[in-house]
Amino acid sequence: MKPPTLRDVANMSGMSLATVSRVLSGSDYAVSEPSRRAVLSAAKKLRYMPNALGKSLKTSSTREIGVVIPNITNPYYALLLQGIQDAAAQREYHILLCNSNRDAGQEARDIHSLLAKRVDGILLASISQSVEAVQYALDIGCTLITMEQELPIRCIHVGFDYRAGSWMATKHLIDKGHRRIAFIGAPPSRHSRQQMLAGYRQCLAEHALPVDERMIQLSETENESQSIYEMENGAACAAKLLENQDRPTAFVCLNDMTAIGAMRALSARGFRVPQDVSVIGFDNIPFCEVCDPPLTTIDQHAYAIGEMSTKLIIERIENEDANQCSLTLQPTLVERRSTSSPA
Amino acid sequence: MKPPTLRDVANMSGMSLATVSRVLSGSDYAVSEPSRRAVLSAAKKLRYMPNALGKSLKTSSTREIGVVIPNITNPYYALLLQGIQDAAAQREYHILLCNSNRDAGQEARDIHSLLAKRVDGILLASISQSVEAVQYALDIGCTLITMEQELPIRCIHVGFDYRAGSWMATKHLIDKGHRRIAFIGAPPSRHSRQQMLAGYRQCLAEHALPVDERMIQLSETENESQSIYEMENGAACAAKLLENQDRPTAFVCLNDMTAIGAMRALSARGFRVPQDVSVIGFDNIPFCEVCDPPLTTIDQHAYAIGEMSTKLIIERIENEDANQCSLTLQPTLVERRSTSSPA
DNA sequence: TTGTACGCGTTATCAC
DNA sequence: GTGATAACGCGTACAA
Repeated sequence: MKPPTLRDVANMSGMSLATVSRVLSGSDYAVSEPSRRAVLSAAKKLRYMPNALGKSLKTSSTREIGVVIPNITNPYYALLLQGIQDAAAQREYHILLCNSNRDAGQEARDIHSLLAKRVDGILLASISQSVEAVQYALDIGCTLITMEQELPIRCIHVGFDYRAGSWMATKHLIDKGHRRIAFIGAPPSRHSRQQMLAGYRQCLAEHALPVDERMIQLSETENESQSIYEMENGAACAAKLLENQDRPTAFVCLNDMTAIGAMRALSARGFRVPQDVSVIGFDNIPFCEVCDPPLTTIDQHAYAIGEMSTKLIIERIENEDANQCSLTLQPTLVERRSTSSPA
Repeated sequence: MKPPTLRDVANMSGMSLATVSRVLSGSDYAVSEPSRRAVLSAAKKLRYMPNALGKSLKTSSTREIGVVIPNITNPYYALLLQGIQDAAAQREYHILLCNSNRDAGQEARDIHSLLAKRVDGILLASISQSVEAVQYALDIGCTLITMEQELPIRCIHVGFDYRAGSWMATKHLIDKGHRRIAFIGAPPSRHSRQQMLAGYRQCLAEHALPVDERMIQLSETENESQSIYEMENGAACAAKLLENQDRPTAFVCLNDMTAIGAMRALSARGFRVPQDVSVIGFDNIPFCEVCDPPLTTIDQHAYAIGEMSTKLIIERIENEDANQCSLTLQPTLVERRSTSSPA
């Protein structure tokens, strides 16, 4: 019933615990061929499987990486996690997954649990700006990398240039010939959103286009970052913009779901995308290529962020004094069919 | 640098290891109030955090549940995982996540890793029919529950009644007055798909409708269960069906992405959904309420499956001889706007 | 080349 | 009420 231990293998093979361990743990310690075979055969017979707890306790290494993200249901985080998983699996690390559910308290508790489990490292996509738990992790020598959202603390960070992203989106529309370009979003409560708004403004300014504040439509309330709410918000904001006297000919959207909502509102009112109004999203979730029309968007490289973060943290775990640096991924424009020149 | 241990707390507080453990592990063993306070204050000062490895080694309980699923990027599994997470968090269990990437070998390796880590239980959404690894897990006394796909082995299982699901979908269309109802899908290589086809056939038969084999369109090749392929397949199958002399007035689809692809093909050819052709999906992924028109579908209760499996496995872990049973969730029809009576 | 013995951090059993 | 001490399963320094 209970899994066999090293001792069981030792007894069965007639070898000592030490010898058995040396063979089975893949140590390069010299063991005679007959002994080795005896051990191996006994192990196989017993279907021996090393107990990672004992091993970890001894070596203080778990080959586990703790991951804290707000919500796997969000396709952005699903992609991020996929990147993490793939990179981790390749190096034979395992993932201890925590879902903060956008709750700062839960996030802090998760970090503590992970530390208690002595994970080798923590990958954190934080939704709070509170640093306590993170600081503690760093203090006791746990390597921790923040992804996406940056924290006011000295710590390796793999981020994304939101400002450049919305700048690029705006530029794309300007290049197509648009002049009345609206921005649809949510309150600038997060740093990333402030950056996006800034990038939009900057790009207009650089092209000597006036920033009309009525062209900036943000939801009053924080939407729950649930697809359905984001979409409804996109629709609502678009609807308002269409009431304007000189309505915009193009929308820059906070994210893809918002853009899809906007497109829905547009077509419901008889506007065609992109002939009448161009729409550009932000994220590049898998659904973009599948909506109608396929959505032009800014790729946030969620998968790459997960992948790079993981490679970075493993590097750091295995080589304490590798020189490490934060990095910021740059956006990419993915042009599909929701944008074109204005009529 | 290294986290403090029980011994550190003992030294600082002047108490013995035993006493410290009794206080800090929340044992109900009697400890005098002064001692308790001394321990607590020392622990706080040192920011003591119990080492779960030591604890687990001693108690042979990790409060970890291993989860093996094919692919988190798939919204169905994302939802399943969310259900698992929520239920686990509520009971303070943690999730060790493995992504089999639809690779049977990887799946077996994952199970072995999880066993080595001495997880308290394993939740498996298998893609293979190979039983070896699962059998081993069961042999050494690890509680394991299979979700979705059933395995040829005696083992607790939380499943879904696929046959009833497609029966229900077909019935819905018949009730609306449809008589020429097509089925769009993929090869019946998996048990669930065979069941779906059977449900469709059975329902037609029960209503004295002939089963026209030309009305059953399956992709020749196994599509990779990637959204984009499923959608293309849906579109391709729909296109073929529309060439028929007496084309169908309604489609039952293998899953939601296939249905969306079918709708796309329909509208590209000038057919309106649902006025000209009704379409019903299967899964109820979040995107259904967001497509155009919102997709009528069969809810597979992915979240509930995850949630129930987790509750079940925790029950089993904590109460060895609780009497346990497998269970099969029943489908629910979610009527939106992609189905109506034929013209 | 092999074996003995200790320690990783914890809980639990037994004396006192 | 408290404190030694023996496990849990493993790796490894040291002795043989």
